[in-house]
Amino acid sequence: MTVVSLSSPRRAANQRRRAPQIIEAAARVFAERGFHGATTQDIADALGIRQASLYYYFSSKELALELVCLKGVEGFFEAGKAIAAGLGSARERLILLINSHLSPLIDRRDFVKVFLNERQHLPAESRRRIGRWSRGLERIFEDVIKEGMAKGEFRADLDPRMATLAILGMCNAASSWYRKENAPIPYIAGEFVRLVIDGLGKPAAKRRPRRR
Amino acid sequence: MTVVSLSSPRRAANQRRRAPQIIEAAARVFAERGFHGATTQDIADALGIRQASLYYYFSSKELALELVCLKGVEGFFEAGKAIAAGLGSARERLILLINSHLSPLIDRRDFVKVFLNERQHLPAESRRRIGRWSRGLERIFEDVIKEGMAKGEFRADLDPRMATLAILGMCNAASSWYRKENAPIPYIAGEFVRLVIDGLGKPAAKRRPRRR
DNA sequence: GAATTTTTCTATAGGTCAATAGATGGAATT
DNA sequence: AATTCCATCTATTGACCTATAGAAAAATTC
Repeated sequence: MTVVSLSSPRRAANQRRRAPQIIEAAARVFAERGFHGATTQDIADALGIRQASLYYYFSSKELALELVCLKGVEGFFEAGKAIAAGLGSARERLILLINSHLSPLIDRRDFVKVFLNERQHLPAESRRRIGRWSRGLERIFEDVIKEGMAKGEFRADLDPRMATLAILGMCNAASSWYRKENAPIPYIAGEFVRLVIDGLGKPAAKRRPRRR
Repeated sequence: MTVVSLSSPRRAANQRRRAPQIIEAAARVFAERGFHGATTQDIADALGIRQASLYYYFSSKELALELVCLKGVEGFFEAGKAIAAGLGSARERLILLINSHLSPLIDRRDFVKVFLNERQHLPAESRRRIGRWSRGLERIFEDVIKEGMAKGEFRADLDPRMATLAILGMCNAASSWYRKENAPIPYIAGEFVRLVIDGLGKPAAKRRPRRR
């Protein structure tokens, strides 16, 4: 009775094998020209297939955007939540958060870029859904900063909201210049961390020894 | 011979009186929907005139974008150059630069936003021209930071390029959230300055008295 | 108030693009 | 070998959008 009866046992598993490639091409094209500036023809050209053939993989251009955006955020939020809830001082967790926030640029630059720049063009419902993830991520950063302030690790006279927006703005901007500059992500993350924690200015008292 | 002969002395000065309004409407619409996502009909609707009437003010949608972008950068570069060449320590000038970079958001938010997000869609020539201005501005920040490092005002172990990109990313991102958050620009600038100069972390030695 | 100039309008041409329908060829399955 | 399934193709529709042409209206000047 509990037998589900797979009507065709040796079936499926083959369906839409190229789907990941198709979405990656869409990501590349959307990243380069923007959602509305890109045509489905552009995506097809990038793949060497006909425009109409794309519709075997997605039912609308907007859905393609949604799939790209999803790959652009997926992981971000989960990873952030794990770090925020994990061990370590607020300072240590903030460092991990910044690293984790930048690392998807290594292998998913186009997806991240599209998520950041084009999500506003998603249809209302998916935009709201994805917006919730974004706000969740802001929240994670903000809570860690607040905790650091409460525990005396960070200065107490900060506006944690402004600090959050500053840090995220800084990190997110990297998606647009990471290609041109040739600095590896871990290096960028390291510089950002030092800037965020210690700032540009020399400490008033004697210079502390620097790591590395 | 040198008489230019103004054929109609009491002439001109009336032409295209509404041009600034038209461009402002374009800025608003481009900021909201993006260049390719916006139609000339949208702009006309925002003004309460007919779509074709816009072409009395600009000869193509792309030219409208260029006019908006120009208003988005104009002043930025000049003001930055004056500050960089002016008096004061590197630290003081960096503070002025950050303030000056954020202040256009007060009365030209849409123009700045369009410049930042849509300039990629300008036709090749004007894109290059405007790109030169952008790079000039990066240069100004970078030079002040380098000077501060050389003079011992800033830490010497910074990567000035990374610091520049971090600061500009942080400031530019404000154009996208300034509307939602309700913090006044001078307040935002103040918070950013403290973060950039001193960082989040408490100084290792005893706490210095904070301004304000 | 007639003439001229400026601004806006109607109408439409011409192009581009997303999306659908149905055919075709090849691979896997029986 | 026949059948079923997967992927891509050709052809086309219908909507939308920029830009032009020329008429009408409103404002300004003489």
